[in-house]
Amino acid sequence: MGLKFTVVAKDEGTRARAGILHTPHGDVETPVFMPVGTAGAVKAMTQDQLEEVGAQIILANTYHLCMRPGHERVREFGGLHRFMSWPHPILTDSGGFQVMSLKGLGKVTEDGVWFRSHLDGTPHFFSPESVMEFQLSMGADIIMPLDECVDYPSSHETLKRSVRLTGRWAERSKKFFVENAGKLQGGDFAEAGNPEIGPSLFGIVQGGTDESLRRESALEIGEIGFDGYAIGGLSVGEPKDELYGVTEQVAGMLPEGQPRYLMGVGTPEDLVRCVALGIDMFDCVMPTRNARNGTVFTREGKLAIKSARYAQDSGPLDAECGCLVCRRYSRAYIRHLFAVGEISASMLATYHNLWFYLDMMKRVRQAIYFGGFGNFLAGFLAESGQGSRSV
RNA sequence: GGACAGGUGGCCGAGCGGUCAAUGGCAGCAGGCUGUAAACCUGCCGCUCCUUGCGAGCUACGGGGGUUCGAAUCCUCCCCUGUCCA
Repeated sequence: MGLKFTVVAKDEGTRARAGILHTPHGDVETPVFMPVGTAGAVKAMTQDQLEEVGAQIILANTYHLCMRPGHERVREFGGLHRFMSWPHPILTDSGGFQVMSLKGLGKVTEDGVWFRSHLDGTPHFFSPESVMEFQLSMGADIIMPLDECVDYPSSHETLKRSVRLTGRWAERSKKFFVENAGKLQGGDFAEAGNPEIGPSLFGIVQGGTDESLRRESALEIGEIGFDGYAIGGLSVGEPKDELYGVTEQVAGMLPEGQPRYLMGVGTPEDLVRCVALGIDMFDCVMPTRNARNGTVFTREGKLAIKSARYAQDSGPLDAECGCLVCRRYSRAYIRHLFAVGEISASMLATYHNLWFYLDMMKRVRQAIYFGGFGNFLAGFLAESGQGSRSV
């Protein structure tokens, strides 16, 4: 298996740690936030801009890439990195989240998931094995097994069934990966930065907010053995204390020496709090989607930039932000761009939000390196007004 | 000067006797977005009041007058706009 993970610093007062994730396409400093580029594109951003804002690794999605342009085409092109001209690490998600988000179009069976394409209605079958093959052939650095992500709230029976199914699928995924990774490997690994490292496979813990099912899932997934461990099925509508509680519980059960990935989370506050619980990796559509919808993140909380109260505001989105958008453009102008429907509104807001997230994670890492994470956490929560105040 | 067609809430535009404070769309305002079917979605959008309710009152479908139990809707005169003919 691929990936190596080196823990380089641990916080004394919390479970936070800083480390380095060694992947074929380079090293990633953790804790890390991974911008979401579902269809092989972080919406409203160019790859140059992703590098500018400090993205180390991005996420893409198996289901969406299989719909368009198709994993075969990506493979023929030389892999996803070459296709999208992104030479840095890529993690691909399996499509497990689409089991939930596209549930009206999907049908889960023991063998896998049938999806009717959300684009043209054609049926597509995803099995644990085929999902491994698709991700390997596209040349992703970190791949995820097919899992079943369920809604909140779900009944105990539903959760139990999804945990057990996800466990059986994890077993199949691991087996297939071990037996076939070498021969199915696509992409441009030969010319990647760390050619000696192969792709890696993470396991996904499910179980909703049920403590006993989470324990069962964590034990089972850990027993199978993966390069890293993800906590799935959270931030699907559960209360915050459940999010933090489950994260704390599961993170505490996962191996110390391997990366922990909290899937789909979250707000700036969620990230900082969950770093304190021992999480190393995050992804979330929030900074990019909210940006396009007119919400920007600042050190003082969320800001609805479309609001009339910024029509004459000559200040930057965030007074303390060093990003190019904040150095050049006013709130009034960006609000105007939203008002007139300019595409640059989405671009500038996305650039700022990703900068904000990635800069925050950089400061988190610094704090862990230099022993000030406890203070950072306290200061962050005080400053952000629990992360939800509007300014 | 004549013949048609029209004048509806900030704008466009339905309605053509009661269930109309009046469908839609746009603009405006507010809110929501957590492994992206999302540059999306939801709510509000005449005025006032309150026990915030399929609430009450007021004002409103160019203007005046009329028919009718009841008119944005029918009649009549006037004003205005567009197209065509002189």
